[in-house]
Amino acid sequence: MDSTMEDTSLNLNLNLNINPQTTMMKRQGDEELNRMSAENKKLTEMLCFMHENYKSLEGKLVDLMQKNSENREPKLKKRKAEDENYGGAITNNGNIETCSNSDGGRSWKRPREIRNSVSSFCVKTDPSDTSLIVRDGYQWRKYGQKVTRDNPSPRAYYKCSFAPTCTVKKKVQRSVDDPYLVVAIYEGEHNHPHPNPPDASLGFNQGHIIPGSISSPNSTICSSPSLIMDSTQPESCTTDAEKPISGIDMPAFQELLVEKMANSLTRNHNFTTALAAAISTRILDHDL
DNA sequence: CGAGTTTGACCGGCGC
DNA sequence: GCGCCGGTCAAACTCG
Repeated sequence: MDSTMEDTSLNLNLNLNINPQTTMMKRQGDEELNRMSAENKKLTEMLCFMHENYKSLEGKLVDLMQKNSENREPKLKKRKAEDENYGGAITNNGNIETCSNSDGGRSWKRPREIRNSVSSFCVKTDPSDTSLIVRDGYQWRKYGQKVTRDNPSPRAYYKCSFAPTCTVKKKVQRSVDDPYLVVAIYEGEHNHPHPNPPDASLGFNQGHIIPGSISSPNSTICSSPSLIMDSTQPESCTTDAEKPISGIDMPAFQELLVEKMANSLTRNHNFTTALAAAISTRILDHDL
């Protein structure tokens, strides 16, 4: 590597001695570098500004959600167990409770309210697509469909059929607020390897997977389109107010943001050309 | 013919 | 206790 660099600078030096226009090129390179530095500074400022905006909006949203939950307290009492789980306040610690034999009907089959791990995804799809299929690479078997009260679009119920012992379930329903969004709620964790990982570049459904933590299936908060993020909420005893908003992991979010920016910059031909020119100028500078 | 889907019925939790 | 509602079951059906 070092020897290659030396060779390059040697060649550039030779060119410098031969080409009388090099000084002009150097000046142009410097100008380009300065321009790029200024642009970089501007972008950094914009990023800071956006981050500040995001922070303030996040605060406002938390306030709003707290107010809403206070206002709707009587309603939230209904379906208590469900709301606790969907709201992220999962206190189940993953323990499977045995059901009482004294219960009649089908209760011997499976305890109803087992949700040791709940996560959700928003998938951007065509509103005309009524299939409610979220391609996440796993194998699912549909066992039911139901129209719920607060959403005119039906909710589909799936069980993982890849392994007979796998008890993971998912519910898929189109968002009532945004017909372009399909909300997939996963319950439980797979006890088998991923059979067929999805193409992350396409998203699960050739759409955009948007992370969303939920307080109810129909109030999914989505952000940062095109980002693929696992919003799995581990066992937690925190309340909604204490939880980080939308289940977004900030370091991971920033990492993804940097990755995105790096990707778009490397794809930009003008940028790479300018960068190459700037670097070669610097090397020239150094050798002089 | 087997695997997956559809759909009406049923069950249990919860609020009133 | 009753009614509403979400979740699940299972027979019938579809499809490859």
